[in-house]
Amino acid sequence: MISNARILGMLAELARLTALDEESLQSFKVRAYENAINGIEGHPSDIAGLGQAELVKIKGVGASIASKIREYVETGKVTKLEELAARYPPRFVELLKIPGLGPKTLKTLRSELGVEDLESLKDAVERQALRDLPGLGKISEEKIARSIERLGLHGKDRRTPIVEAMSVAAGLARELEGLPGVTSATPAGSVRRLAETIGDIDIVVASTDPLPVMGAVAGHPEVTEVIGSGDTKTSVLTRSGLQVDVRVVAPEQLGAALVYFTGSKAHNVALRQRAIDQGLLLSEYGLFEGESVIAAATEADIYAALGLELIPPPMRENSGEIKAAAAGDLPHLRLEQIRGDLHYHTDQSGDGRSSLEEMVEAAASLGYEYVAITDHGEDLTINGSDRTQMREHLARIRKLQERYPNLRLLFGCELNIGPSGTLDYDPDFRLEFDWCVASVHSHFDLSAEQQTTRILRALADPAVNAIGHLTGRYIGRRPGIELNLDAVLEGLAVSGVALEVNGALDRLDASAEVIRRAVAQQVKLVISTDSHHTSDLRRMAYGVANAQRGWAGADDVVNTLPVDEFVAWAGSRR
DNA sequence: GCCGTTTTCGGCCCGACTGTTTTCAGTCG
Repeated sequence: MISNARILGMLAELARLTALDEESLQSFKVRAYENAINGIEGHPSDIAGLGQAELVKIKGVGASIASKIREYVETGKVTKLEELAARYPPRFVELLKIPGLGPKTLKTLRSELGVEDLESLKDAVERQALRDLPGLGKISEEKIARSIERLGLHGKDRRTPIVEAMSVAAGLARELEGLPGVTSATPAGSVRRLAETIGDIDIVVASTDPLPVMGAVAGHPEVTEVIGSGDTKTSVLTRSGLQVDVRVVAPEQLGAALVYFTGSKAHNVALRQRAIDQGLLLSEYGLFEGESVIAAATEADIYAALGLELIPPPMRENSGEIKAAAAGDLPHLRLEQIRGDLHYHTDQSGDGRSSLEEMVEAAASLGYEYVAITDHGEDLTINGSDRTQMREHLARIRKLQERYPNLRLLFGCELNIGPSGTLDYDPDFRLEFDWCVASVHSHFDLSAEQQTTRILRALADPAVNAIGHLTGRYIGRRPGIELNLDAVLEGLAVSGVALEVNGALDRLDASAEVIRRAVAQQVKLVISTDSHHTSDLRRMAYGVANAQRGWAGADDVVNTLPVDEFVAWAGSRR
């Protein structure tokens, strides 16, 4: 069976080559392919098995694209794509990735200078042949030379894991907020949507005085190059190679600017189309009817004026959220609804860095009703605790409980799932815990079949309440384990074991895509921080955002339950 | 190439910045 990912790859290639052929990245045909990609990405199951009639029901897929998909599934290739590929070989196409080079310029370079690949482009640049072409000049030539030098062929698709981008974005936003005239500075774009990887950082600044902001950004010590700087917008490259775009808007237009710069692009296009359908115009400056402003100050105003509920940023991917918001069918989940943290280490674990007392105090200060203290079990020999140590740990927890009448302390454990699905301790000892999360920490390279069996065996144990960080991935560093996801979700749904939404930004595991499928199959979720230090507790906001991104509502999330209901649920399998 | 509580044909989001020009094309988001 051909995966959706491969079909999406085929369509993306078709879009790229068509853009070259039509000399425009936004020709109608190119956008049609992109719309089809968007529609298929939102499709919950494999589409290789669908016939022509079913395919055209997918939003953005018409007769022509549907038959290309059928051709691809049946023969492994697409005639139209083969024809285009013959005219635009991969070594030529990849030049599109160089910043500053678009389809028009590339076509000119090819016809006028015989540029066919990176080699011949470098050669032409060295000969200073670009500066004499129509529409180009010395400056353009030098810019292209710098782009090649600095980023080579990875310029436009260079992606940064969100954990890195988030800290840069939040840090810079804080600094800009301190400038005179600035009322707010907010990271927008894919950082705000909590995408797993980030192309560049967008920061929206509300200020009555743009100039000092432009100056502060261009002159920032972390900045190595100013890509562009105008009256209200400055783009720079940081030392770590991240591109940062800062845009200043008037405070009364902040809502419109946030909508626009948060995106996604596909969401914006759909939103603007909705505005047009209502006889309005939406831009980053506001929602207008003719000359008059209908809404601009807050995002809620804009969405309301378009007849929509406020859509949380993580859901803004044009995957059905506008339709749901219009019908009042959006799932609702807010950080304030979370009543407890259920994956949570102290220095009882070898890798924990805060004491039991510090961790419990931190949870209490957040107003939680319950926490599960889940230090590692004995199978993780370096980080874990044996039976005796765990019983002593329990005694300390019960003692500490006396000081916290309004915070229920659950004696928990993060069990290690061995390569064949075995767990720490013995069945009776495991049942002494109030709460167990079971997770994979090693043997990441077994087959999908072995991994699936492993997880299914673990979740069959009556002590297990949740499966922690399902795939074990670290975004951008380590891929997750291979799984038969349908089988695992089925196992979770049947057993009543919850799927953890891990709020650690370098994990975001389960992924939003997995969460959305889990929600559709009525799998219960727990949102947890996997904290190893008191400062990690704030990750709950990321966990909630990722759950939103996976269309989870409060009803799907077990740790929105009041303490008594939660404890009853946790004990129900034992 | 797709789509339709204005349309089965005629539309398809909107604007900043740059470098090239002297009113605009290309790129990018």
